Amino acid sequence: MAPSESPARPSAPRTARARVRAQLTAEIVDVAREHLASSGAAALSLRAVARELGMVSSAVYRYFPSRDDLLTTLIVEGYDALGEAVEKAEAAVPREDLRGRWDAACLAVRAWASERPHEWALLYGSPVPGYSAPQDTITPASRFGVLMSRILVDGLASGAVRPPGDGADAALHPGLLADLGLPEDSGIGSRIVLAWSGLFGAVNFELFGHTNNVVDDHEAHFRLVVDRLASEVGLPSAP
Amino acid sequence: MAPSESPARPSAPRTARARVRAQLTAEIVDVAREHLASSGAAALSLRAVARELGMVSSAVYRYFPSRDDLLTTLIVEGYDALGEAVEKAEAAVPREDLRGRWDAACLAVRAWASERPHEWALLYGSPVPGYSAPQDTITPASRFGVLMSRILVDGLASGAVRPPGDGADAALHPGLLADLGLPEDSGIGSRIVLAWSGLFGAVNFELFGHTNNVVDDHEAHFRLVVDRLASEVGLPSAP
DNA sequence: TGTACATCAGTGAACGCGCGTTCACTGATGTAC
DNA sequence: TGTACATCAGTGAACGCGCGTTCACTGATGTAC
Repeated sequence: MAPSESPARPSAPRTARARVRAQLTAEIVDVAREHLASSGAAALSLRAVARELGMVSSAVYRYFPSRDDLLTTLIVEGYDALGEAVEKAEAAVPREDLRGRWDAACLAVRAWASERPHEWALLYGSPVPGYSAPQDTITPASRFGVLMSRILVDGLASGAVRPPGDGADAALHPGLLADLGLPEDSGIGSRIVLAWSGLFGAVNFELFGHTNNVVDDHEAHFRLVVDRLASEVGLPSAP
Repeated sequence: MAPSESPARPSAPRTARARVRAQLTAEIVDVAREHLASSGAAALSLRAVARELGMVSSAVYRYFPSRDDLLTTLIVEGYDALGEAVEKAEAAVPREDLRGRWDAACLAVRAWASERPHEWALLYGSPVPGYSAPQDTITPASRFGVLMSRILVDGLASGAVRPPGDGADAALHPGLLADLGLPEDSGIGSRIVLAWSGLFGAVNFELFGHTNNVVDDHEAHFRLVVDRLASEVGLPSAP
């Protein structure tokens, strides 16, 4: 996240200069996010951001070595913001209400995306041309999958969820199940990935307009998707 | 599809000039598609296309009134090419093998997308900024959904498929079920939409890299997705 | 506590680029009589 | 069949735009002794 090669930034900057720097860095990111929200990633320009902040375009290079670094920061912060919104919504539901936790998480995804369609598109739309995601984005990007897994780990522990028991998990990345605390080769890992892509696919379709003239009540339809995906991973289906 | 406001183009152009015009129009689209394939939609430039064809940039305006019109043509032809590939694959399976038809159609989607990731991204990735899809794209875009529906209409007719029987279809666009030949309020329409967005979401996730470090054997995982979605719409699940 | 030096933020000009689109024009092709 | 006129394709120059990035420089802030 830190743009320059300066040593790991201390949480509370000591000098006045460092404080100003941290704040201005944040301001640049904020303005960039606003531009992103109104015009999309392809149109995001360092010069426009600088202009809005009343500084000359070259000054931004004191904070971000290139446009791509600024984009990376936006992506990382985007994943984190989405993850946080979802985790917060899920945390508000009693632990034993697995299906409630699932619903809360899924609905939070859609709500977050609807409020910031361009930011969502930056994360889950077409890859930005010429830009390749660095390592920094991996962990924040996985927060949703991790959360889904936690719900199911709880369900398996309490016996509320029974794993499918086929060998479908063989297609998954080795080590993934262990990292998530899921049983090996139970088939549940694949179901989670399926639910993840299915859920995000439904959000994509709605946001990008593919369900125009197909779905009228988007929220009701999304609730059905959430219900069907819940049943797919072994959570109780609630009509 | 016809770029200019000329009267509905006859299938076989009469004059030499008209023949040359039709061919050059097609060449422009072909080159544009190649550029799209290598650099993505945002980087598609009229000037670059003209350069490659050895003509001056302004000459392209004899064929397409603007860059957006060229994009529209690419989108429409993209939907049509995808639809055709899928329909062809599905048509090769005996009519009574519903699950085989389903699999063929789904796998054809993934195959088509893998071969032309940028073209896929143009259709199903982030909307192109500043571009809004005109009416012309609606029909070609719906070909896949129509095909899915036909399989299920056949299944319902033969009794091989039993509709879910809940009221989920109330969320759909009025008239849609009738257009597709599906029964009203049986819940099957919603399942088809769900399967459609779920399938395309899975392709998106794979192509856009979200399943890196998550899925290793992408084809096997995709087959699972196809199987689970089949079962969701009431087709037999085949391990 | 005061001075000398090093670090850093921001400036302003410039480089070099490519883009979409318009316009007046030339020369070739097609059409009507 | 031949001529007169209209249509059309392609040219070349131009308009006006914005972009990312580099660089030498000034002046302010921080640091070491």
